[in-house]
Amino acid sequence: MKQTQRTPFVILGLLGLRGRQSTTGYELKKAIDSTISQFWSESFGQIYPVLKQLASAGFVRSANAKEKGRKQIRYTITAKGTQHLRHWLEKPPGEATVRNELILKLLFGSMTEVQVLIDHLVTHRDQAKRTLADYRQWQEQVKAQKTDYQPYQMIILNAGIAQSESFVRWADQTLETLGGMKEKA
Amino acid sequence: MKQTQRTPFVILGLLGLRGRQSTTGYELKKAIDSTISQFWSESFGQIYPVLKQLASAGFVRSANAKEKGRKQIRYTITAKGTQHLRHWLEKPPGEATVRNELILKLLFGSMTEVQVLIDHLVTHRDQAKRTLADYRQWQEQVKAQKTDYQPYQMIILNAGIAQSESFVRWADQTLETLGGMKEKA
DNA sequence: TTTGGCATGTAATCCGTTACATGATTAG
DNA sequence: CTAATCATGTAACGGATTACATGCCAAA
Repeated sequence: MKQTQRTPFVILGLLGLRGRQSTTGYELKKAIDSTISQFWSESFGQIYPVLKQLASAGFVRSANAKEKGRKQIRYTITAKGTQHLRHWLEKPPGEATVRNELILKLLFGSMTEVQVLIDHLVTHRDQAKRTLADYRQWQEQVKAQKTDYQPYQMIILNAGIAQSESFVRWADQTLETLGGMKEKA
Repeated sequence: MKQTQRTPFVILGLLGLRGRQSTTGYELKKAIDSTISQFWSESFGQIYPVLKQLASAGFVRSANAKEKGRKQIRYTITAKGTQHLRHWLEKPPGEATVRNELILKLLFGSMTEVQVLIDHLVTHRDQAKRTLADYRQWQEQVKAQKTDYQPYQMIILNAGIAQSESFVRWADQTLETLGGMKEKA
């Protein structure tokens, strides 16, 4: 059996969290990029067609709206869609798949100059620091909020923070090691 | 511009580390699965065709061999291949892409039972503990080893360990939270 | 006025897995 | 004898990104 498509469930899940509040494809993309980009990503080329599929399958309901002439299609999840989502949530999640170029380039580090590796690492460490700061700020906001999904938002926020922190720590330590190696050479 | 294919570089990199020592496609797959599975993965359906491409492009040299009748094709990297690899290593690595189903299911946790989430989490935490143990064992071996790529192997080992550790810690903490939520419900 | 954000969409192409096929060797 | 491991390979399919196209609105 082929691996079941996961994009529909990301969309259903996000719409589920929104409840009756309708959402556009554009907003879904923004939500994914700004909240779970560290763990998932989707492109427009994926979102819009899947949204149509979900609508024709009866998992979501679409409504044409417009905000000051700007046309938009707003979606809400249906009862059928909620059922579909719930069933998926119960299935054991597969192992995460990762594609980390930075790690590859470090592993092959003996075949380039140390300074090159340092540059790569610094860029990624600084990026991680920035997202970490964003997460912490966001965490303060979520703490105050009272919804049924608040605890789960905190859980994934904690995951993002823990991962970023451990990455930054490892990067700093590795930069020291690389600095030492540059001197000796 | 389309995203440049990365599989060729993973292969060139691994062959580069091996130096003059030739390697089979099967061995490459094993190496990826056992050492960097946390950060990268490749399938046979990707490896074998790419190996042929690399050979016809002159980046690797192939030699038919046989180990006690068992036929095999052993590859080594060429000078041209090393150049090609070096050029790639210097280019800034893109952001890592991740697909983590577990995180998704936790984020949508308010739409299923808490016990379901606990089961998912326990499975993944236990898996992480096992890989962590493997890493630590492997680390002891690498520490003793003396090659030019040893420091880089240590670096990615440290990355793997740091990430696994932080995941396990977060998972344990999250399991406590979920346990508390189950009681209240 | 031009940049950037909002908003939707499609076509091409590639990346990658899965499933299948084949066969030898070795350990239990 | 049989299951597991070594070993290579292809076809089909689906997952996903990229590039492109279009157009409105608001702010600088």
